[in-house]
Amino acid sequence: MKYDFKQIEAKWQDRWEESGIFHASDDFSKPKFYGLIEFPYPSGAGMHVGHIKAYSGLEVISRKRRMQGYNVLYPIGFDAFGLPTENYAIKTGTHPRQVTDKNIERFTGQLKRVGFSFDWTRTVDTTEESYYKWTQWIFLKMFENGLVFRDTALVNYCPSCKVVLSNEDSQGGKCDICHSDIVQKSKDVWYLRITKYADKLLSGLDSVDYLPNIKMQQVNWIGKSTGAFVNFKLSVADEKLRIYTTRPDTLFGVTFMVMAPEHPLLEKYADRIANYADVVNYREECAKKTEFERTQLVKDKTGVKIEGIAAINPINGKEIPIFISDYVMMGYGTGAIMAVPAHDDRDYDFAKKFGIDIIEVIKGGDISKAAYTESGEMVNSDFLNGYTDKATSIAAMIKYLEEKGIGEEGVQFKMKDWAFNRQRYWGEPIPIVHCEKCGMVAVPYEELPLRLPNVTEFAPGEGGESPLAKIEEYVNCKCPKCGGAAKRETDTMPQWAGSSWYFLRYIDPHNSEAIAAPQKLNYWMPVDWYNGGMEHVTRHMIYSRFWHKFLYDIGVVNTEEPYAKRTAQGLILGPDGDKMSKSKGNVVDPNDTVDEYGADVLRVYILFMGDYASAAPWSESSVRGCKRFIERVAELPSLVKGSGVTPQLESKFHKTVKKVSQDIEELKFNTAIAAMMSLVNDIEAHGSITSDELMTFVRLLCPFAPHICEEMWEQNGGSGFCSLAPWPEYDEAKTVDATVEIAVQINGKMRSVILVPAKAEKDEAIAIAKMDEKIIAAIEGKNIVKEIYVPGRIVNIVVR
RNA sequence: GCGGGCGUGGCGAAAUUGGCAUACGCGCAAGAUUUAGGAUCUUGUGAAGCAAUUCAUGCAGGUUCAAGUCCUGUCGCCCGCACCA
Repeated sequence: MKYDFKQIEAKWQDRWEESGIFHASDDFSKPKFYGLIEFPYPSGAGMHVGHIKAYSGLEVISRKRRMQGYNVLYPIGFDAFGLPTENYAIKTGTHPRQVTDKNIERFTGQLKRVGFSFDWTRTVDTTEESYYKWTQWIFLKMFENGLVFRDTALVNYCPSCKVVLSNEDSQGGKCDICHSDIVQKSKDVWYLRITKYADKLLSGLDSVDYLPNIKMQQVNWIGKSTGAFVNFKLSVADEKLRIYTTRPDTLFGVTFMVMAPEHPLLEKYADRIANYADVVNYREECAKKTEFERTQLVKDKTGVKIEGIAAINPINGKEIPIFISDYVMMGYGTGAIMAVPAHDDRDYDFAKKFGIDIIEVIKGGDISKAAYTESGEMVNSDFLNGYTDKATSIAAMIKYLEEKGIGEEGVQFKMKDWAFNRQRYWGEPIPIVHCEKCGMVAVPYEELPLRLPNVTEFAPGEGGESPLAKIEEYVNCKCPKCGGAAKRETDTMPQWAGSSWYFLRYIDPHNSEAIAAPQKLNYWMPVDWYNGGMEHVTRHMIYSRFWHKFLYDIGVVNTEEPYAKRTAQGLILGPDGDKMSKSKGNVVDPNDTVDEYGADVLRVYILFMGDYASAAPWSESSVRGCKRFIERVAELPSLVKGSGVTPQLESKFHKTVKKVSQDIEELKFNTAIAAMMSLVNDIEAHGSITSDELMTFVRLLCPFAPHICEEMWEQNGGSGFCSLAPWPEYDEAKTVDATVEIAVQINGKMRSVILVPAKAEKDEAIAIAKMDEKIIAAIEGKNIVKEIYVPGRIVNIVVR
C-alpha cells in the first residue's frame, strides 16, 4: 500500500466528521468515560507542539475506551477571556471579540489536522453570552450564600497591566502576565471566601487519585498548620495582644513580642506609644518595599521597639518588650507573634540584632551559636519540664491555656481569600449594582447574562479603573431592589472564573435553563481522568475544586470532587533543549510537522519521545524515525499470507497486546510504541503475517495513528470504523513461552545462557545448567556451596 | 532554609520492581541501490583487548548468592514552597 498520508488523513478526518462517531451520546445505560484536557487559551501565536502533547495522552485513552465499548466524552473548548487578547486589542484597535474568533478558528484548524477525536458538537467558549451567563449565575449564588465580600485592602497591583492580581497570580513579586514588579496598593477588592473551603479542599484530596506531587503541591498551597492562639495582656490597658503559634509549649521561652507594622492596635494606642513617629516612619518604609523585597531579598532583620507599652506573658506574668518588624505579616495568623529566640531562626536573628535575652526551653542545641529548632527535653518550663515529645508537650500546654482561659487550640491556613475583580474589559461583568440606599444589590437572575457592552476604547483608565467605567449608559442603572438611581459595578472577573466550571458545561453545552440538566450531570460526573500542566495544579485546580464543592453544597452537582484522577504531562522543549518561546525562536508549529510527515507521525513521535510526564527536547531526526515506522506499518498488508505463523510470533502478539493495553493505562506511551515497533521488526524478520493478526495490530495502533489504521482496516476488509472496532484481547496463557532462555551465573557473574522449559523445577534447571560447556569449565574442581534458581530468570551457582 | 524528584551509551530513553544493564528509536560506520541524497534497504554499534576476558548505571562505602534498583555518606541538576510564626 502506498502511504499517501495527505490523502489518507484528509479522507478519514472527513469521514469522522460526517459520521459523528466521536460524539458522546446521552445513553445512560452504557458505562461512561469522561476524559478532560485543559482547554486552551486561544492566543495569537497559535498552537505549538506542547498543546498537542497535552491532548495526546487522553486522546489515546479516550480512543481505547471507545474501542472497549464505553460512552466517551472527550470535549474541547476555549478559555478565551483574558489579558493577552485585550492587550492585543488595545495595541491594534481590533475588538477582542474579533481577535478571539480569529484565534479560535486557527486553533480549531490546527487541532482538526491532528485528527483528535474531540466531540466538536460540545465546544464551549467562555466569552459567549450563553456561557458567561452561567459564570455570573454561579457568582450570584455565591453572593447569595455569603461567599462574596468586598473590602479595602493592600493588594498586589501590576502598574503595567493596571490590574489587581491574586496572590496566586503574583508569585515571586512578579506579574504573572507581563512579569513587571508588583506593588502594594490600597484598593477596593471583591473577594471570594475560598478560605471557608480550605479544610474541605484539603480533606477532599484523600478521596481522589492525583499524582503524588500534584497532591503535595495542593497541600502545600492550602498550608494548614495547627497550634494555638494565645492572648497576651498589654501593660497599659485592658487590651489583649492575640498571637498564633505552632509551638505553644515554648511559652516559657518568650522574651519579646513582634507585631506587623500595619497592626491595628498600634494606631489604637498611638497616644500611649512614646515613639509613635518612629513607628509611622518604619511602617511607611515597609510599604515602599515590594512584596518581593520584603520576603525574598531583605532577610536582615529590621524593626522598632515600642516605647511605653509592653506585654505580659500570661504564663509567668513577666513583662516583655514589643517590637514591630516586617518579618511578621499582617496577612497570616493574627499579625503578631510571640518570639522564642532560642528555638526559632528568625526570632534568634532578631534577638541578636536587638540584644534581647534568649532563654533555652528545649535541650539539645547550643543557643549561644544558633536557634535550636529540633525536639528535645523541655527545661526552664515549670510544669512542662521533662517532657521530651513535642506533641505531648504541646497538648499539655494547650490544655493549660484553655483551663486558664488565656488561649486555645487553633488552625491556620496559608491560603488567602481569592481577589476576584479585575479593572479590565475582556472578562465577565460582575453582576452587582451599587445603590446608595440598598448597598450592594445582586442583578436579578432573570436579567442574566449581564452583557459586556460594546466599546471601542479598551485601555484601562489612568486611575486603574475599568474601561467599563467610562460608559455612562452601562454604569447608570436602576437599583433592582428600590428602583432608585444606582451604579453598576464596572470591574470584571479574573481569567480563572470561566475555567472554574467549564467541565460541567461540556455535559450539556446548549442548555439555556441550567448549567446542565441534573440527570446528565449525575451520569457524566465526575471527570474520570483530567490531564494538564503542572502550572495549573495550584491555581486553576484549587479554584475549580472550590467552585465545584460550592455547587455540591447548593445541590447543583452530585459529586463532592470534580476530578477523580489527575495527571500531568511534561513540556516539549525546543530542539536546543530550552523551553520553547517566541523570543528564542525555538517554537515548533504542529502544522509544519503535519505538512511534512503527517498527523499520525506527529502523534506517534510526541508520545514516543520519552516519559509522558517528563520534559524532552524536540528532535526532527527522531520524527523521521517514527515516519519510517509508520511507513513499514503501511507495508504490512503485503506480508499477509494464509498460514505459517510460528508459536513464537503468536506469543509475541499476545505479549504486545498485553503490554500496550497496560502501558496506555499508566501513560507509558513510549514503551507501548516501542513494543509495537519491536513486533513489526519480528513480523518483518519472520516474513509473513495472517490477516487476523494484521487486523489485531491495526486496532492496537489505532489510538496512536488512527488515520493509517482506518485506511488499513478498510482496505483489508474490516467492517465499520477501526476507531470503533473492539479493542484486541490477549490470552494470558499465550503470553508465556514454553521454553525460556535464562542466564547462568557463577558466583553472581554471568557465564552462560541456557534454554529450559518455563515450568522447570530447580533440579531440572540446575542439571541443564551443569551440562553447559562453559559452566562445566567454570565449576570444574570447585566445591559447590549453594545453588539458586529463580524460575524464568536465573541460575546462580556459588562455588569456592 | 523546608518539601519532592532526578543522575544509565554520542543523543531521547528502557529495565517484568533485587535476577542476562543499555529494549525501542535517533545518530554514527560499512555495504547495497541510486544521476544525486537530509531517500530507501542490509549489517554493525557501551568501553578496552587479537582473544579468552575485564571494566561500565554521578562519586565513596555497605547489605546480598545476586544491586541501576535496597541502606549510609557525598557531589551535581531540576521542580514546588518560602521571614507562614
